[in-house]
Amino acid sequence: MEIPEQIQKELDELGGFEALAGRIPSETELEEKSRVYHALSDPLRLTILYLLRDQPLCVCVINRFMRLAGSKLSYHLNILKESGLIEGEYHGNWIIYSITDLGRKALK
Amino acid sequence: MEIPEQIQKELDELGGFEALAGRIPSETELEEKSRVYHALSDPLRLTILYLLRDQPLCVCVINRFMRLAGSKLSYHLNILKESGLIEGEYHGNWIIYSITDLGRKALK
DNA sequence: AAGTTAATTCAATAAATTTTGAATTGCTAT
DNA sequence: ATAGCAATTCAAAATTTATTGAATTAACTT
Repeated sequence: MEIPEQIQKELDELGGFEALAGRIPSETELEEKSRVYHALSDPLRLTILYLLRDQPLCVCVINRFMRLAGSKLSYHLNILKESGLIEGEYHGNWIIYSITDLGRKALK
Repeated sequence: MEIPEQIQKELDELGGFEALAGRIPSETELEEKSRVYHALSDPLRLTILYLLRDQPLCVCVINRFMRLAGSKLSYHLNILKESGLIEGEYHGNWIIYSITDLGRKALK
């Protein structure tokens, strides 16, 4: 015997082994999804996301809360930005970060 | 000047800096969340999750699809299991893995 | 209890991510 | 154009995560 009987049966009912492939997203989609999940996979980054949930904040306020080395905070902000969960833009001397729709959705 | 005016104003309207803390989940919650997100942050692991979405499968069928070194597949199965996204149990000679409610929710 | 198949565990190595501190960039004001 | 503050970038070091192949465990069969 090679595959448990029950499993083989269920597999057949759903179109057999070949049909399995059709239900898996493309390599590109999987990579994009995992990039977003990776961005969410760190307590510091989740904290930043929660901080931004109710209002945009400058890096200075974020860090008054987080108390990290500036370069460290930048590193994590960049990962969140690259994955599309937040966005930031200069206003005068400061960069103001806001959560995106994708970011908000992730916190639901 | 220390904080941009507009940011300070919005912050005050929402209860000031102190109130920010109250909106952040506890350290424990953040760690648990990031553990789940970490489990989801890899294309191989996402593939496994999608494979299990419609029916439980033995490791042998999963790997007929994935074609990985057995130890490598086990490693990733274990991460999914530890984070509560899948569960597995022996049936005869085989271990049958199924997606959990949490896992299913993650694929929505 | 010895043999067989399925799958996991382990220890070593390889690869990717994170942290750190110094140097730099972007913007404003003098 | 220079000075000053906010924030980022960079390269090196530290840490974590993933891969590999060999050894082991678990369950079944004879």
